[in-house]
Amino acid sequence: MNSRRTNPHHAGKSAAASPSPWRARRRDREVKREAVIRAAARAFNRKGYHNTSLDDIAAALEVTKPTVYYYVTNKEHLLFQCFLAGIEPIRAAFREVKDLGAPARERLDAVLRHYGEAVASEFGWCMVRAEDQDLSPAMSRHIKALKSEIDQGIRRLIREGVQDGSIEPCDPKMTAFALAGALNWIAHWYREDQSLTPAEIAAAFVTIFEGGLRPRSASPVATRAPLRRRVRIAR
Amino acid sequence: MNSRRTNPHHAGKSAAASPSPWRARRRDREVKREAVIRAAARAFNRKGYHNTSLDDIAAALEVTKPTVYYYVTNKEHLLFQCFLAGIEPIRAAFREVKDLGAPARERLDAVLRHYGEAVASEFGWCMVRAEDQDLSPAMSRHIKALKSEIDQGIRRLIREGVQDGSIEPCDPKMTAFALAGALNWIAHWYREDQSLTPAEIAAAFVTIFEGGLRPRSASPVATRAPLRRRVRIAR
DNA sequence: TAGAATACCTACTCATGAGTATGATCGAGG
DNA sequence: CCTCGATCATACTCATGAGTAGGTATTCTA
Repeated sequence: MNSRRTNPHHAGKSAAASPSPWRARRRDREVKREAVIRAAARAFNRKGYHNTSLDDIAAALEVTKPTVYYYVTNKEHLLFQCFLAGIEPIRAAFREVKDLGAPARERLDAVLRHYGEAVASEFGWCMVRAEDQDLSPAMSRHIKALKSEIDQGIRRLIREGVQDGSIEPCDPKMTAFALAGALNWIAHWYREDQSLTPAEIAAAFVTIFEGGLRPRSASPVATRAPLRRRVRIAR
Repeated sequence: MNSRRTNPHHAGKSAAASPSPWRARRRDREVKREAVIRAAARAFNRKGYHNTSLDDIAAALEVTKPTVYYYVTNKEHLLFQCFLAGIEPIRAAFREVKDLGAPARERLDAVLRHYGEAVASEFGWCMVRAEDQDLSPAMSRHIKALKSEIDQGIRRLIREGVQDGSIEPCDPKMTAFALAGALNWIAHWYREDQSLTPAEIAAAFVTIFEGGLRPRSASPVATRAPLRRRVRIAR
């Protein structure tokens, strides 16, 4: 409708330089592609991967199945794209925190906060549950590698924190598993219980991780420990 | 072959008193039934619910599919039985701890330890992952109720602990989610990483929950807060 | 306006897997 | 021996869902 006819007449016949309408097309296509992925994420989130057919996803977009296949190669790739969309913010959090100078515990807290928000996000379920079993070996390896990268990042921050004294000495592997597990599990209940925002949840969890269950000595009332001699040795 | 013919001639014709061979049969049947459930749990654990066919389970038992159906009504019930087998030890833990007199934190620790071991058990995966989405509404409600019972039990122990001073004041709901989430997640990685026994894992987790990440005041070096010290060397 | 992409649909194929109808086998009891 | 019930197998049905073949409308280019 608009005056797009006035484009350069022979803007480059070779495939190399694409004329501007093509750009627009491409953008459109990319927008739609993302819409497909988001619709898939929502459906997977609600009904699970195996209980979601591509017909379902197509119906949610008010198109038909072949149209969906026009934008993605197959169901597995769809899940993979959702996974990537979910995990990317976490990777970004690590980059953001990398050269921040703060004690490792504070950097870890920041990462965990982003982690929690990512898990509570639209793609959280897909990220957390994209699993070995449902995927082809190649894709499974790929996903495992990305997950492992996150895991190793957390462990490293824990180790650094123990070294710089900002984190209580502990087993980095088990601690990383505990933290990630608690956060991952958000994906399971957040659908049904949205009484808090993702940011609030993440903040609450970090507070819990930091303080632990045993009362801090700062608390006056609680110090009156129940018989048991206080476990001063902690270390 | 053996002299069983000498049984009481007319040991009771009425349906009420069943003759002894029947008892034996029944026991056999129950044993086999449990074998089916265990085989299913193992298969679900390895390949996931949806990627496991009843033919697979039958093959693992070296029988055929109709034989499996002879012992269980359908796939969904099979998952449900696995779920029950997984969750029962946790319910038992609550009962065991109920009238124990100890401070709530210690009772909570005991429950969490059993919880962790249950999740790392043969049926852990089924218990943790038996979900809404894969099940009929009726069964979904049933499972949700049982899960909720556990959740409420944990919250109650937390509340009691906050009251009796054995637990740092906190939001019971979020804290329960964090604890249960961390433990539930064990089911996801324990298959691949069995470097520790379930008991060791549970113990490690409880230690982490108790202490928290922030160093305890007992530790002398750490009390000094965010003076960023040796962070620089990280690389 | 021809021609060529682009974007989308109708109508299939085909494999898989849950669940079943029916019959064979085998041990126990009469 | 003969029957009866318990146990298990062969050989199906049937629904679902992933993925495709081939066609149509629409839009841009020349």
